[in-house]
Amino acid sequence: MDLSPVAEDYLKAIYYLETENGRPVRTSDISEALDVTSPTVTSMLDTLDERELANYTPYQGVELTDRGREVVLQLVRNHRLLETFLMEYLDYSWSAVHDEADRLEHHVSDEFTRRLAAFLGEPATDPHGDPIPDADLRMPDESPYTPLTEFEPDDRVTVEQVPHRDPDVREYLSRHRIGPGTRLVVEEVSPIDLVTVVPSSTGASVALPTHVARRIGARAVTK
Amino acid sequence: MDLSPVAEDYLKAIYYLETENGRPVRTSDISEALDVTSPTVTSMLDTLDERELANYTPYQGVELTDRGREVVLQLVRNHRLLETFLMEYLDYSWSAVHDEADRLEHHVSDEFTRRLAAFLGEPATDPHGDPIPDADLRMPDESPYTPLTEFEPDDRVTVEQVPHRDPDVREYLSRHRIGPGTRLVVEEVSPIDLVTVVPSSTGASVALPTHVARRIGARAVTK
DNA sequence: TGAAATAATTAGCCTAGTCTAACTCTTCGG
DNA sequence: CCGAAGAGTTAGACTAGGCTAATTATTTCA
Repeated sequence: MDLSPVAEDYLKAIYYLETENGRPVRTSDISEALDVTSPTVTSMLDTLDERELANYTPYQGVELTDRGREVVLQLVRNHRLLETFLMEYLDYSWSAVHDEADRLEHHVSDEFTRRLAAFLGEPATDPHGDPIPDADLRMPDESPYTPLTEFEPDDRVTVEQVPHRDPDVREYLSRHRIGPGTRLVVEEVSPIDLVTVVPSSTGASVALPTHVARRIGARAVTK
Repeated sequence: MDLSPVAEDYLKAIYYLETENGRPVRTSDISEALDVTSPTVTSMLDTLDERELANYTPYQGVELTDRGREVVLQLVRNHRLLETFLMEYLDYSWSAVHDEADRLEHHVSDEFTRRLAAFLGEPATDPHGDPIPDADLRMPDESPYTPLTEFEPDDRVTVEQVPHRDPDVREYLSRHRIGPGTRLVVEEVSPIDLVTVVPSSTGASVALPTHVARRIGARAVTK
């Protein structure tokens, strides 16, 4: 194996694009996600295909092989355990952990991750509410949280899961005091791609585009 | 700044060679320490000189600038705090921490290190007994331990500081159960570059070449 | 002190990962 | 169903960090 952090980032990008977009991953998707030009992507896809980490058909798209998916799941495990440690023991804020974990995930050994998991008590989810793959890289069952888009006006909920990989989304939510544990009331779920909510801590109405609200997981407060 | 891990490793090597060998650091010293060929060293020395991290005079040798030394002290701080964390919280053995810390030291942010130091209680030394530079990169006073070579036969001592950067030395000491906290009796300090000691845990005599014994720091047990 | 031995540098090549410019598929609209 | 438009690939160049082979400094010692 012995993969460069750069190659690992391409595999991660393919992994997330596969699940998020639901369609074959195209060169331009990756080039946009990683902010590199498309010829650069093409040449890396050749490499990943050769190493049997991805199946790449020129002009047609790319998908991960089982081996490629394994590499990504180990990275996801590293990342989410690191985030848990950073928040619980080093007092990082939920919006600050991502960048640190994104760098370190490539450099910790499997041994480190095993020991860190034991130290943290083998957690099944990270502080953003995302599931942590176990030592055999099995992803726990889908999170039991409900997307914010599924609630009705006046529902009172607790936020359990927040999207945080996009720095702009992260900054916006953080600025409006929406994070794991936030209590809020759903104000409106509009068909024009907008959800408005009122965090109880601020009382100020916050507008969320549907693509963001859909990725906020919450639990109804049975008041 | 924004230095590659590779460039950082060259700076570290120069730092240690400066203090250990006491003479101007030569190309071949570095090439041996890092296991690269000498032309490779020459070209990196050009780069470091250009970046004002080292003063390099062709054919004459190289020494760190203040900026170069600062970079190294930050790495040393990262390294020793990481080792402390790995041993105290993740149950790594003293002989196993080095490699993990050596990789991670290049990738943790200053913010991470600040927070880790706070979490660990701002320790002044690491578990090998080596001093940890403070947040302003000042190295604490020299360690108060006495080199094993300064003791006399029959002296009873506790080991406080062990050399651990060389894997062979590390393996040897570890195999003979000599580590931080080990109690032992000095058997002989021979003029032919040999010190023999008897750890009380095993009772078996262990021979140490002077260059190793000189770097083992110990404290007399006032029995 | 001068030649041999040793150390260091220069020259030139390689790979990974990046870019721009130019060319070639695919796809979609008329 | 064919020709732009747009997406993707190929060609060729660049940088960092390696290497080997050849050349040049320095040092040592007879």
